[in-house]
Amino acid sequence: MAFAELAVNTPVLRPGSFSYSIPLGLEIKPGQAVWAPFGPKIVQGIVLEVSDQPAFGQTREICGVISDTPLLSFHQLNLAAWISQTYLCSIYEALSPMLPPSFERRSVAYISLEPSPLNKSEKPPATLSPSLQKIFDWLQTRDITPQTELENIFGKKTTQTAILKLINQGLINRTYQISPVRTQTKFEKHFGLSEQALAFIKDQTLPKLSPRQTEVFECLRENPQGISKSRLNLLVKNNAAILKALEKKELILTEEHQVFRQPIDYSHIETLPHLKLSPPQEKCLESINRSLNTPPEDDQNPRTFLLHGITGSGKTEIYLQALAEALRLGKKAIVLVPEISLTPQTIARFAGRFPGRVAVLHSRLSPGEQFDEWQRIKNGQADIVIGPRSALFAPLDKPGIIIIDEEHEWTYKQQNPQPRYHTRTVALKMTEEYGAVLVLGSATPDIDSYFKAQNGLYQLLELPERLTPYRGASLPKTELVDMRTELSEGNRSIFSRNLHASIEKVLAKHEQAILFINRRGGASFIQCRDCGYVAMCKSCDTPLTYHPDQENLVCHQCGRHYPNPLTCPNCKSRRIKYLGMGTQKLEEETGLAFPQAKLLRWDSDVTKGKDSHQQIMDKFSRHQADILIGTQMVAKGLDLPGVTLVGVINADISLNLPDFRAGERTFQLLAQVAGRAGRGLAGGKVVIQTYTPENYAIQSAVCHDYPGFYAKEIAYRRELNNPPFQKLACLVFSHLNHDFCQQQAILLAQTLREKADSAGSGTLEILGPAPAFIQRLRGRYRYQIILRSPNPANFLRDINLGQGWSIDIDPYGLC
DNA sequence: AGCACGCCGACT
DNA sequence: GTCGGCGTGCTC
Repeated sequence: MAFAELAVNTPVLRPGSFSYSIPLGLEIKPGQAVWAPFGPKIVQGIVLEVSDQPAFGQTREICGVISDTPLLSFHQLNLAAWISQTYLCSIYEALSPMLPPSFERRSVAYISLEPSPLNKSEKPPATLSPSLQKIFDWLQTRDITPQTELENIFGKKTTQTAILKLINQGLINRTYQISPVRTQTKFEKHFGLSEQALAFIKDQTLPKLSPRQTEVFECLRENPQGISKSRLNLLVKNNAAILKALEKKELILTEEHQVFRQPIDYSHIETLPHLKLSPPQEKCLESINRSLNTPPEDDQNPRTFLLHGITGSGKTEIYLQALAEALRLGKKAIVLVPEISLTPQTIARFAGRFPGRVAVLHSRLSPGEQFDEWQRIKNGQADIVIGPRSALFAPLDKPGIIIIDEEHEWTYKQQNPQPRYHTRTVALKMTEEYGAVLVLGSATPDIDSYFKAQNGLYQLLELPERLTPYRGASLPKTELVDMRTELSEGNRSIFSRNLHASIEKVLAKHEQAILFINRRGGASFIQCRDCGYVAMCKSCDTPLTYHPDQENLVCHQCGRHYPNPLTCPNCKSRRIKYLGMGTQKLEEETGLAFPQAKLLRWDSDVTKGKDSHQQIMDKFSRHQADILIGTQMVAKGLDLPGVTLVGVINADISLNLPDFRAGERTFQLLAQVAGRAGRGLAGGKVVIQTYTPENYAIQSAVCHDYPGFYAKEIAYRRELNNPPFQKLACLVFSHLNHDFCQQQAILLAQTLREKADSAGSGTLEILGPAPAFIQRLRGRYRYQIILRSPNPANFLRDINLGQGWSIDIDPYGLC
């Protein structure tokens, strides 16, 4: 008898696996996906291990296989175990990003009437309460109903209790069905000549064909390996009847061939040779290539590189040539970019250098494209995978090089759901495991990365110069405006006199400007002038943001919409004031101040579509607008030579957040924004408006001084025991009841402190409990406890947190 | 996620 | 006394 340890797709609060017996005659290998019974349902499971001894006494049998061959390699299973240990999540959660797109299928509950007539006569409906009767009556009009449909009609809670009662009374049945397959392999008809036809040709005994039949026949003859239906349609229109006739004469063979839905459209992509490297680029590439050519066990140097080069210094070309070297050595590669830069442009640059060898994986592709790209990678048909953080888990067989572009970007840290991993951390683990090379590139490296480079854990590669395709372009001049002075000198506008004049100048010269603000929407909150009422989200206790284009109020935490009140709901006053500033409000104000300018707004509200980023960029680079107004998005990786002015409306917004990385974030943001200007002929200028011009992050950003910023920041981190000197873990408890929530947090903090004392964990700090930064979300109150120690995960690993707790190891941003 | 079980306060 | 709501623990 054989047994299998499974990771099952169910939200279990347990890191371990579940034991099942393998039915006779079924061959099961680690990494394979199977169906397994779990409680009343059937769930998906991944085989972790096969043995002849179960780890648990009473095993149930595996129902059957989902895939005949393993979906995950031995390495991937190991990596998943490591992720589960490091980030304290279940094994299934840890391996879920490695599974093929559209893999997940769940047991869905269906309700049907109990068929036995006995029950109907024995149980008079009169004994049912009115709400039960209502649901029971409704069910009698139907054969079988999905439970979710009932929940939608009668409400979730009501339905669930009613169903339970009706089942207990034997009036209804609940059965589970597995949701249907969402994406399948796509096939297309493929035509070729039959053996008989070939014989006829050889013997010259071809039967007489009509002119159109001859046309099709000749097409097939010219394509000895056959021709797909879609291609034949292009060559011969309306060919259905002709094909049928030829088929009847047994002259053609029809086969079903798999076609891969391809997101990269090579017809528009130019194949390009390598560019000539500058001497500093050459030096960087040499270092990387040296590691690629050295077996890991012989390599004396760290195999992780931090490529520190300012915007426009040619990092991408180094990536491309390092990739070429890796491919030459027969290695495979993963290239990770922030979601925002996954534009067709970026992909074309990689695909154009390595035609046919690149696969893309990201969520904006259709499910079919994602599915096929994953299969192509798994089949070994692609050597380079490019995508956002999740592409790290593409089914490549042992990548030899992993490149993380803009490595400081916060999108590399997964927030929700589990696994809450950091791409850099997992990539580092992978490259160690595979003996691969890791390249981290950034103009403003993460403090942690630079710290490691300074301490010799990474090789630091510097690209000090900006490559300037346009003569005379250099780093832009940056001017700081103290908004306190503006106010005291009577300027109450959102534009300082400097910024106002600069915009006028740009418009007069028909150049372009970008205005940057850190918040989308209109007013950041609306307040009644008479009673001070502020409109809040009912389930998040967060001020609502006014969106003028939809004429309503939106909660930026849960997305809920509210009507825009004309009178104060509290005191009925009509004096409602819109305060604060977002992208939409800025757009409005800019329109008023510069009525002659054409404006374009770029934030997540206008970029829902597949290519919307690209469309906005195209529009702006064709100079169909003079001023681009946006959030972070405008700061990231665009080449816009027409831009000669960048204005930062309020640099302080990100600075004043209660997060130890606020300074780092502000510096990165300002440095990136500043990098946008002056990429073209006319040089450029950046105007930063702030109420705290003396702040070190703002000062360093103005001087384009990364080392200066790093020195200050690392000193603060050391002083306050923050990462990279210690590691953090954030525990959040959320609950509908505020007092209960607080109590639980206090309770756990106590338990943790006791455990820390008894274990003698001298360097472990337990901070809190305190209300989380997001105090209330979707109706649930939230309290947090922060742990700070060299390795908080080790301390937390064997503590059983109850349900309602979530763990974030190495959190980024506010929880 | 479901489901059972046990505890508590609110009713007939 | 019983019912319903809610918290907790279990599912191989």
